[in-house]
Amino acid sequence: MPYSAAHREKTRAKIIETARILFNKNGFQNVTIDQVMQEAGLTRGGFYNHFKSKEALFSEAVSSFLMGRGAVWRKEAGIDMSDLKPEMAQQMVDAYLSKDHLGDIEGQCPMIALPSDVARADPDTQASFQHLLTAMVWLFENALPAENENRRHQALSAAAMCVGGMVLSRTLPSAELAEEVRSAAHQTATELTKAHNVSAGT
Amino acid sequence: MPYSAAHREKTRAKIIETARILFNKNGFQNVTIDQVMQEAGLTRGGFYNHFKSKEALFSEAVSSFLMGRGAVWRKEAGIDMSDLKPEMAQQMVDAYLSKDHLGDIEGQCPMIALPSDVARADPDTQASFQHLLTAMVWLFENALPAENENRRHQALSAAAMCVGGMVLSRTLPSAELAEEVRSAAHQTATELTKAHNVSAGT
DNA sequence: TGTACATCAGTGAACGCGCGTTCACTGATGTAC
DNA sequence: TGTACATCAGTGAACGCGCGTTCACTGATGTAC
Repeated sequence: MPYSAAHREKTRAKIIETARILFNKNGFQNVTIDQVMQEAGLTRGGFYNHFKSKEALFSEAVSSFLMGRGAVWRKEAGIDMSDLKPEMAQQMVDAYLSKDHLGDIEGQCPMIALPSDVARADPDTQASFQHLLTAMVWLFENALPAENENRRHQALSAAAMCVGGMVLSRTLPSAELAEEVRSAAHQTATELTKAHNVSAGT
Repeated sequence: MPYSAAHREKTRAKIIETARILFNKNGFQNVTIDQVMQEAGLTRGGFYNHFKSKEALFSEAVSSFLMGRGAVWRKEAGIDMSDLKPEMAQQMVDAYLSKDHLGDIEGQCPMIALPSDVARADPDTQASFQHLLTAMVWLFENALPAENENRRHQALSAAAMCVGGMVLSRTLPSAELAEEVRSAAHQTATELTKAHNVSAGT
């Protein structure tokens, strides 16, 4: 056995992380395999030792966010999915709809950076995207008291508000308007994470 | 003067409308000029008689929505921007977050179909995108009574909810989850268009 | 009214480049002895 | 402990295709006379 078993895995992970950042910055089509491999310190040809195709890499890159960069991000925000507390919903809203997150192109959630790319990607990639949303909704839902019979509605709406606010904010050329949208979305998302929210009533 | 003055303009409009539909379906990069021209009943070479570049066409296509397909769409929804009435906010929410709109890939609002494409496009295209949002926010804002001091916040949030709900719904592979998101976003957006909304309070 | 002409929208072949993918080869490394 | 070997991660040249853009040409049409 040449090369340690870990070596292959490490290289693979390095390629995925490099790709994730590049895709986030430039989108699926504007990133070349050459570019990814070069930035990962490798050469073009080796790519197919690790991945079936560029699409497969994209899928891995989107998928890697949840337990990779996203985990770091959650930790910084004080969120621990395995020890959920009610206040973590607010922490998520604060972090997700923050200026920092908006400006952090490289570390941004793929739901913000790549929605139309994923909408046209293969089912694997879309499944990864869905996992991201599911995790977010799960957090919002379970941070609310079980007695709140609207909690799923609130959770789904809060997630839509987080993503919608950020997608718009990121695309608007006017910094003022972008900030207005972000701030309004933040405020409304905050209300939606509160235990007894009047506006979400059936 | 060969050809009537109107002829040139008609051809140009035909190219833009064909392009708008194709971009909506496949995204900026997955549409070729060949494809657009062919579908418009013309040949490749003529394209540059009408547009400077593919990017310029994209900008025109996004820009055309507001007064083109979008106007038809508003009319169908009973919305008249030049004779705004309070109930039109609800009509907008109903139409925008409808199943019909979700399934209408060709006629869909570009804010839903092309957000990441526009985020990486040139300033002209982004300005067109911003006009779409501005118009939507304007409608929500002015449909609310002037005394409501939170009306701009509500309007911005309603717009973010409309776009966020639809972007997510369109990308999720699970039809059930997509429907849950759409329905929750619809409900919350509805609340946000009401005259006295508690949850949007400062 | 009819005809020659000038204009320019439209044609289609060609260019040039970039990129995803393939492939024969190399050489670093762990293992057997 | 040292050395020959087998493996396979990594290399880099080449392939083939597609697409944005250019360009010399064509021919339909409105106008002048």
